[in-house]
Amino acid sequence: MGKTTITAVLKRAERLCNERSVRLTARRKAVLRLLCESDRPLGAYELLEQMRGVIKNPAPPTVYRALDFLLAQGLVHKLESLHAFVGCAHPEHSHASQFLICSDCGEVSEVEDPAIARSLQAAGKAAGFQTKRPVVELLGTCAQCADKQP
Amino acid sequence: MGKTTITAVLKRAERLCNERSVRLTARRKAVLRLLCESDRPLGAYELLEQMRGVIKNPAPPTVYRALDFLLAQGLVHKLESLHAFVGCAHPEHSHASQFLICSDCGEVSEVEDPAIARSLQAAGKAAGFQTKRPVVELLGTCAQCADKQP
DNA sequence: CTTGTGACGTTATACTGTTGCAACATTCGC
DNA sequence: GCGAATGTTGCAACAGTATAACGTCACAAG
Repeated sequence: MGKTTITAVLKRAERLCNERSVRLTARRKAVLRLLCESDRPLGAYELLEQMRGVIKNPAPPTVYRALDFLLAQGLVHKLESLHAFVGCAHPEHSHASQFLICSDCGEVSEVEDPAIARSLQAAGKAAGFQTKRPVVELLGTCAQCADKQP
Repeated sequence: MGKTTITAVLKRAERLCNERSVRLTARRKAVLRLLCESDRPLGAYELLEQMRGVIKNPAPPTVYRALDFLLAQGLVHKLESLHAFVGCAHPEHSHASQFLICSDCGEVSEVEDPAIARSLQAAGKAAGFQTKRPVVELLGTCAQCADKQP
């Protein structure tokens, strides 16, 4: 995420949390910032390592609690297939995003495809199923890596 | 899975492995059978426990290796959001299935919705992305549980 | 025969995530 | 202000998930 984008996202996060009357504390903000600054998903223990530079003596619950909060507020996403987390670039929208995950370079791009959302919703409805959290992660090869290895 | 279905699935698994010249050994078959017999997804360590009744002294690698094999052959699926595994009811088809996972009762149903597959494929293509393994898991409430709690 | 390959045993360890309790802070009603 | 209720954090231990490393064995190809 670009530097200006990061500050924008953090500002938006603050505003959202104010509106919702929940507290974006220093620890939580630090985790969000670290995720935004990273160009790839970070595991909880990677975050933990990087937190050492920010707060004094972080333990696993420190980062997991912050992540729980940020997930609940839709400010970050969890990539189930990687056991890792990414900052959400557009936290205002719905929570129906999908992820393209390149197994070669580790690049992850978040997309919000209405056609996918529609088809998922239709399938759920057909089965009488109420979807609370859709997990859609496409593992494969991104365009750049596909070019490199023909 | 019903009893007759299980034997059918196991037979098909044997045939498939023969065709592919890979070996469906006793351990692998045992894991596949346990997964098919279960009415819900099983974690690796649950499988490990149940393996004690089948082979002598199973260790984690025993079950993980069997699972790796079965996954590679498309005979079982991994549910990333649950860290659990299920037997595949129709291993002949494509590997583009989706899962409806009820958070209340734990029931999981596997569906193969062509509309979803198409929309995923289209989204990947638009981004120049080659999907190798799609992970689509809808977490929510199944019809029965929704009825119980209005 | 011997050599290569795949399957398996065994031990240990790494990685991921949670529980439980005490201390502290913040908010809100009074 | 004061106190209770609620939410946040520190801390220690632990539970659950997955892999590494290395040796052995069986079997089939050369």
